[in-house]
Amino acid sequence: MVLKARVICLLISRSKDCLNDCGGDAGNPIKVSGLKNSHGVKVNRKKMKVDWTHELHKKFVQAVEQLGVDQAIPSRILELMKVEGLTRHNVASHLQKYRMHRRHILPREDDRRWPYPRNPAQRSYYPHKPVMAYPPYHSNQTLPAGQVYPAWGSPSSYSAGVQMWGPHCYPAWQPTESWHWNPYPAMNADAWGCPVMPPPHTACPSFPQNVSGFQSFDAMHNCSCGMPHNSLELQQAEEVIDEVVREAISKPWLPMPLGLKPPSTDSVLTELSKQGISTVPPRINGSHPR
DNA sequence: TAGTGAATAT
DNA sequence: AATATTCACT
Repeated sequence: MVLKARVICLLISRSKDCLNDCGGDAGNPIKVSGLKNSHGVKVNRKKMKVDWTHELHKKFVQAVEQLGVDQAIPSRILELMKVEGLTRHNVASHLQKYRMHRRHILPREDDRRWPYPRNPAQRSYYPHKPVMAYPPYHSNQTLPAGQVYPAWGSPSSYSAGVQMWGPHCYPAWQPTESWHWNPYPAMNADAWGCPVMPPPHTACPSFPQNVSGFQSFDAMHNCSCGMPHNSLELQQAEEVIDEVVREAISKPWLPMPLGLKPPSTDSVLTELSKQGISTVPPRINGSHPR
């Protein structure tokens, strides 16, 4: 089967993409094509130009996530990636683009924080800056121990095997409602700005949030994600949603989760009146528990 | 002096 | 547009 696919690939094209996709060992999709080593890094020329393939980028993101953005500097990323031929400069360049992309995703939050203070002591002023976006208040408020908010995703960062980011991926007009929330961020390790964590036991995340298409390249091609496949998954999905809703209700002084805007006073009053509640107690200003 | 992030060049 | 190179800075 694999052999057949490889033969077809060779017949159709000698292009890099095909070689990459049809490779020998299943674990490493990046194949040697003449000048490149097994990671897609050219090794035989003086001027090396790194081809940041899907796999290579995934390694990069994993390294960044492992280090944490705060500690993710080129030399450390390079160490963790363990890719022959890759230089610190290559990583730095890629890291630059990576950060720019993240700033594009998180303009408000990141505008306040970037660039990093160069002094390491100052850097620690921004501890644990998340790799991926969280609702704004999550980044600077302490969460209860063990509480994990789902990460924000976005429409597929990879399309048909082609890296897609920047304005094509996140058009300015795109409403936040169309962004999708992924409780299993690991599945998007190959996407810009997405955190990488060990995947859950299920091979494929199957939460309702994925229905609208926020799936990684891998997810799109390797499994048929969509609606929960069974009642257990459905229950898990509901639990996650319930938890976020509970949090929003129990702490009304916090901004709405998931980037949602609070309902207008009028709509709230309308809804209350529908439910037979016609009188609303006056607001006690500034007296919420913290 | 080495390493960094950002700016600039290719 | 993606990546390399340069530069100012710590």
